[in-house]
Amino acid sequence: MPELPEVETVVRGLRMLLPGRSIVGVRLGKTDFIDDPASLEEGLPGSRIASVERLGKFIRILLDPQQSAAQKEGRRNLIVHLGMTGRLAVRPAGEPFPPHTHGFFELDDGRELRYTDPRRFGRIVLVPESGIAAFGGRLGDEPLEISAREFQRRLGGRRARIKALLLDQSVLRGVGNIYADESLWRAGIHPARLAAQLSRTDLARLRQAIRYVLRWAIRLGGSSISDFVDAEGNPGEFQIRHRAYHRHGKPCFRCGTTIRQMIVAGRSSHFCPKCQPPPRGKRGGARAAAHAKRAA
DNA sequence: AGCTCTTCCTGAAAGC
DNA sequence: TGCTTTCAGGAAGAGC
Repeated sequence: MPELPEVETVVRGLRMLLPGRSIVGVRLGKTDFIDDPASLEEGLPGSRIASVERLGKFIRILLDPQQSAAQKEGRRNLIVHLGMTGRLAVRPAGEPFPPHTHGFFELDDGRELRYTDPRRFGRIVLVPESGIAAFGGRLGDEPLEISAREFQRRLGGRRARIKALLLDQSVLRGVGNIYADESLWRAGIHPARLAAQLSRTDLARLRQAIRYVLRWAIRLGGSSISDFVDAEGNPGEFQIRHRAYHRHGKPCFRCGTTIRQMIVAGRSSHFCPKCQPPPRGKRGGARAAAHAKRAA
């Protein structure tokens, strides 16, 4: 599933291909994951792609209005979220396309930007430039840019489980299930621990772990599971570097203990029970401990 | 505030 | 072998 490193990989690819190109036509298949399909089909042709950026897990394609005149709309942003199985690729217009390709954005150089998404958990929205600040405002900080102090402030003291906070896009933008598990493993923190129980050192270590893991994953072109590929169709290589994610039943790279899996924050979570000690009192954690205390 | 459950959707994997 | 069932999972919304 595309998370920050995968989206960054796609964005870097698109950045080589799209800026300067104009959209000359739009064809859509199924549109139930597109906010306003008609406005894409009618409003996009003629606009010129100015830039491609990443906003957390969102891809932001900035469009200059059509030269002609007619509409005096300002700049707009084609915002794409890949969901779980979304893919964006730039291919020659005549080339056969894979099943579940629901968006075709024809370019002025004979190629087209294609959106493919079997499960359609993705999202495509057109946001006017004037609305982009509000859009970004709903997202938390960039994990690669957040300072140690700010990280401490955003997460420290929260009563939620640390895993839930890492996945919360309004806290940090871009971290998903894979990189949450990988970062927690690296930092030696159990996913079910409450953020408020973590020490300053724990949080500092976690921030560093997140930075390390994300940067490494970006360098390797992301993780290819659920067949992720970049803008040119190449798979990433970080999946072979996973230390925790989907490794339940296998030995921990650090201590050899068997990696376990449990549901935390409604998500399947993978961790080493030895390197990442559970919140006080083995299974049950703080909740069971509080329960026992009350009963006693 | 934060947790759990549900919904969306399809293909892969497990079950029989 | 082949059909049926279950499940995963990002995000949002409901209900507790």
